[in-house]
Amino acid sequence: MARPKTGDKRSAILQAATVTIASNGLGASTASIAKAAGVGEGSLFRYFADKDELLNELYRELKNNMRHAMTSGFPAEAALKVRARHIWDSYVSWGMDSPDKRKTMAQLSVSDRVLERIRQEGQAGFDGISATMQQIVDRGKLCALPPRFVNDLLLSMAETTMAAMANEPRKAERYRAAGFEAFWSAAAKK
Amino acid sequence: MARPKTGDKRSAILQAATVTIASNGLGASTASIAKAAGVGEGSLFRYFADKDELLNELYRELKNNMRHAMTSGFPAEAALKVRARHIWDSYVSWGMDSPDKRKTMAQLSVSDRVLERIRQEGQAGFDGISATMQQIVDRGKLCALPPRFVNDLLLSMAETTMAAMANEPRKAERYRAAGFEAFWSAAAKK
Amino acid sequence: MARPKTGDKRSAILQAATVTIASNGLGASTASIAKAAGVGEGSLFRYFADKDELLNELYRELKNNMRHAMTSGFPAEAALKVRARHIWDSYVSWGMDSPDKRKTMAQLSVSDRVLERIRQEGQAGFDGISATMQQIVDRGKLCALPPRFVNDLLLSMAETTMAAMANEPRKAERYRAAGFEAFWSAAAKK
Amino acid sequence: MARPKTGDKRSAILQAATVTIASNGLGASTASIAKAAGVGEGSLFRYFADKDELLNELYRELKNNMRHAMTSGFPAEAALKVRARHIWDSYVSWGMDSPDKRKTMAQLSVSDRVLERIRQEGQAGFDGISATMQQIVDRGKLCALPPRFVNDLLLSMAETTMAAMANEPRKAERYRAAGFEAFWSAAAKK
DNA sequence: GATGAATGAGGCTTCATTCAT
DNA sequence: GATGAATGAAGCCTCATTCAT
Repeated sequence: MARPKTGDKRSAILQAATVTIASNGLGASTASIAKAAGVGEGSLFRYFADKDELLNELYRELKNNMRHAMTSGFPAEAALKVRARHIWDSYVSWGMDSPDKRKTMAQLSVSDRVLERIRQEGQAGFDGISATMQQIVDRGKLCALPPRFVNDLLLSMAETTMAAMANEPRKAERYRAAGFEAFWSAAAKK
Repeated sequence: MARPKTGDKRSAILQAATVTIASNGLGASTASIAKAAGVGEGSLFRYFADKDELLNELYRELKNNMRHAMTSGFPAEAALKVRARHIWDSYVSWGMDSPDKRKTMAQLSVSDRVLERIRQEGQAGFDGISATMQQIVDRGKLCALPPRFVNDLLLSMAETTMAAMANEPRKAERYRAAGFEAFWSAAAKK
Repeated sequence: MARPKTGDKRSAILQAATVTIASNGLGASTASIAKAAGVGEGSLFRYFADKDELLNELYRELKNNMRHAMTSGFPAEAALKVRARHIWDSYVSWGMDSPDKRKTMAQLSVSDRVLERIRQEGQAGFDGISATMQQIVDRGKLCALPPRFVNDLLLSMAETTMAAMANEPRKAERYRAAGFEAFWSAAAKK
Repeated sequence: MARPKTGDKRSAILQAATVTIASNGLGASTASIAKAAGVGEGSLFRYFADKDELLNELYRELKNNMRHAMTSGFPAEAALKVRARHIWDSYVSWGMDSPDKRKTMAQLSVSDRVLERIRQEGQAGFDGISATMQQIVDRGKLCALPPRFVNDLLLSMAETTMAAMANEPRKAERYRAAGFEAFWSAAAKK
């Protein structure tokens, strides 16, 4: 029996990629990622066929991670605004707790090296959240529009909020609350 | 592209860079940009010391271009919401009329190759707009926060709106209007 | 390919190497050969110290195989031309029956990774055949030259003949016969 | 005006490739070829898009070179055997005068990296020679077969002859003559 | 001033080989 | 003994930048 492929190494590479890409962009070299992971240059390619596959898997990983952060503890039975606030808070917390993940995710979201197929798979599993979004839309001002739009609006407003939070950490909580209220005003029924 | 008149080479390079980067990302080679500009590979470096300078100048150029689009015809005396709507509309129009500029701007905005100094210079000159933003803040729900935050909120909401417009061109105008109302609800006094 | 019985691994590797090299050239990776043999990547190196040794052993194996095909049933007592024809036919049959062996042999014959020592060992054991060659030389037009030359002439003429046969299968037998007559005319007494 | 692309450099690369491939096979690295040519690694790719293109151009070059050697001074009006002998001699001389060209040509002829299209282009321009081959076929023993076959036969017999000449330089001329007689006996009318 | 030929550093990827299991 | 995970050297190729013309 050969040495088993340690799941650790795969994770180490993905984590190293997150950090390295966060600070150097998608142009970060595979060599630098491997080095950051404490792994030989060639080893990276045992786990990922090529750089594009690494990028796609990283997207999937981060999306999963984000989904977990947002889904766990979701108060499915609570009032609409409470649920919305949970979505907002859990997303912002995820982003602020791991700025590298957030930055890297931002780059991947914009890159055309992430396949459409992977993107769509990434949408799955946000069930409670999607349902909530749908309700916000249905009962809100934007009822004529696809929930996707509201969802994206939330993400981009949260992004802006996080940037402000990162910039002025002392006012972080104020931004977080204000950002949510802005979103809620934008989307919910008058 | 034909060989541009001598004095226009700089402009030709910037324009070619806009197009080329829009479709190939910031990794677009200087050679490909020069070629698209109808200019020799080496000539590019007579106008820009290196690629980073080109990128920074391009940022400045696009920001100027955007400023011009948003500033000209600005109804400085109109009611607040009218002015806000003008800001929104002119920004969205700028982005939808020249998708290459918008895409390239998006890449530059996120890249750390654009110096902070240049970014800040780019803020200048949006006078009427800044004043309007200030008023929106002062008179609105977000009065405790810096106008910069509201400004960024507008930009990111408009960005999301433009993405939706580009995705479903038939509903474009509906998105544009809905996006603005969302922003206005988010920022203005109840 | 299923996992071969333990004792057969060596053979499985050699056979897999024949097939793989025939279609991918000597650059075929050891990993691909191992895989084709249904054997672990590392196992290959338990049977062959390194790739060069594999190549040399493969040369030896194919040469042995070819010798067997040409030697068995050799009509040692028949007339000279009959024996010559048997040499020709058995060589051509060997090559046409197993194109992979022929192609791989062609690559190995030309490669400098096969040691001169191995090449020479490969000559041995063609006893009846060598004797026949000697007679062709002695009694023929080329009597002043070493039998090795005539032997090589036969091989290369047969090679050319096989290429033509492979190219136009319908005329295969015509080529086979014509090729031999050409050789016989070239080498035998007027 | 930029520095003109010196035809010399292209030639230097092709020549270096000839030498390097002759001794290291088609696996010779582009770096080693560039170095042998006294040229930067990257420069090679200004003259040839990739290694395959280099190989194809090299094939063309060598074929042209060979054609020139065989065509110039061709005694178009002479007797058939005289013309055949000229073909034989000029081909053998070409091969013996430049063993590197011969070895490299041999590798290229066998490689599937040389495109069929290039191969066919290479056939062109051997007019006097093709005509002569046709006559040898028409008037000879192999009249039922395509001239291509006789042509290939000549080449392979000459190849074998050259190998012998190279092996025993002192008997070189004897081999050259004997080889031709063998060919003539094989192909011409009794 | 304009050009594009020249280049080496660096990027991605493959591969023969080693060795822990 | 068998395996395949691990690896770094080496291969092909790209590219920003320099500089001869």
